Amino acid sequence: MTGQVRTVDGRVAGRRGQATRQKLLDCLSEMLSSSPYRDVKVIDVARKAGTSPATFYQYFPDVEGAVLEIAEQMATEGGQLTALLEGRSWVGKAGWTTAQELVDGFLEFWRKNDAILRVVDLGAAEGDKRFYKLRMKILNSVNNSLADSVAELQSKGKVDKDVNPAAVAGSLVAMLAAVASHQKGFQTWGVKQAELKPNLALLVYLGVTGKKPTK
Amino acid sequence: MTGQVRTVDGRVAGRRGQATRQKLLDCLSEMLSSSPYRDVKVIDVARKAGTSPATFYQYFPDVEGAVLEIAEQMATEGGQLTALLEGRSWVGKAGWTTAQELVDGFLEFWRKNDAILRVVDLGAAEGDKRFYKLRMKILNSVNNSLADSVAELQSKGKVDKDVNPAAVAGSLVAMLAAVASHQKGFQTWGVKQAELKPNLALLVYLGVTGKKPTK
DNA sequence: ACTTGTCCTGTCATGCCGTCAGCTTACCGA
DNA sequence: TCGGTAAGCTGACGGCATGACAGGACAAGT
Repeated sequence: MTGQVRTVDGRVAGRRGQATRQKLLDCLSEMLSSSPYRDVKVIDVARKAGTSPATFYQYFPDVEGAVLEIAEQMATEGGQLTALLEGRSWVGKAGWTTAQELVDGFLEFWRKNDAILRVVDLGAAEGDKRFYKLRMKILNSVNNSLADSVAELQSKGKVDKDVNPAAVAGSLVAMLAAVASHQKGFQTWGVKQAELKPNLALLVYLGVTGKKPTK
Repeated sequence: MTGQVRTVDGRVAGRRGQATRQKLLDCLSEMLSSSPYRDVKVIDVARKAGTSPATFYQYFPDVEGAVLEIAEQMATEGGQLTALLEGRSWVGKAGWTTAQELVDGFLEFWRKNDAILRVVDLGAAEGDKRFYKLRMKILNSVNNSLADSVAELQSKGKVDKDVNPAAVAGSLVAMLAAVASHQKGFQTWGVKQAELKPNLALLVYLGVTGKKPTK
């Protein structure tokens, strides 16, 4: 699965090549954090990496191609998000803890990768299948786990029959992602970061179980 | 308040000028629906409008400036969203209807303006204050109404004291916006449009009132 | 030192950006 | 009817990013 890294013209990249390639990715990543996606130019990335634009095009077809690469790396890291839900209970006090830790872990992951996640989100919303699949890959682990939890509670009769587990799980995950993207925005509404988390956890808990948490 | 429309170099625009200006906006709007924001070029917009790039720059400082203009128009229309909540009740069956109609109206508005809203969302997430204010302007009406509703229920003791109305309202609105942006995405999770709405309404109702709806 | 294959860059054609001077068109008062 | 004035538009241009190529620099093994 770890296919050799190749240049655009088909050569296999050696140690040095991979290093510059990675440096370009790092610099691009950094630029995405500091300037609008639309204004990121190949020449700037190359300059920042202490190399020439031609070198950039040796490793990536275009900016978008490089972004996909970064996003791919992040997506595999994002698999860790599954751990936030694996084997967790949604019953009683434990359930409330699960909700809290899910929110915590999710926001943290988003905060760490916000620049690249913004671009992935945009690409997906614009209908680009590659970005779309990537977004799925990141969210799927959390989404599936949540949907399973809801379905299980439903089979035990603890959740109404007419609830669609996938729809609820997807909506909750979308909420987490959206809130994470606009964390700063909440400050203008007079909501502090610390207050936000428990309220988000409450919404998640309510959505999954259908009732108020026992704290 | 209806200040005269002016060109970049300060002249007041007459009938013909305003028509061209509007045509440029319309074409840009259309282009945003059909191609990625990053790839929208001034020259393409101008060609589509049957004019020259120089004309574009007579009315707008750059693409972003024109986008802001379109978004501004949309934001004022978005004031209608307030109507979805004004004077509505969150108690009993009426509450469930309120939730349903809110979801319906919100999704419809987003579907209609998805292209421009994507760009506004990106701009806001990237920290651009102008886009950020615009996003607020659109969401504020809904957000404030929701927050008020929660606060009112809270004062009557129907909602826990430790709930932060602004945080809950903001999160729910963010959820609605996010789900609307990625409506197509839910199909891949096997969720149909028609199934999505009631489940969203359920989450909204749960979030606002803290208990299951009586249908 | 020589060979081999990787790695980088100088350079170039192309195309978009953003600006300006200058031409055309519409309006208006005399 | 006739200028005069301001609005409206565009051709053309310097500047810069893009993307392709060929050839030179470099490291590693012999």
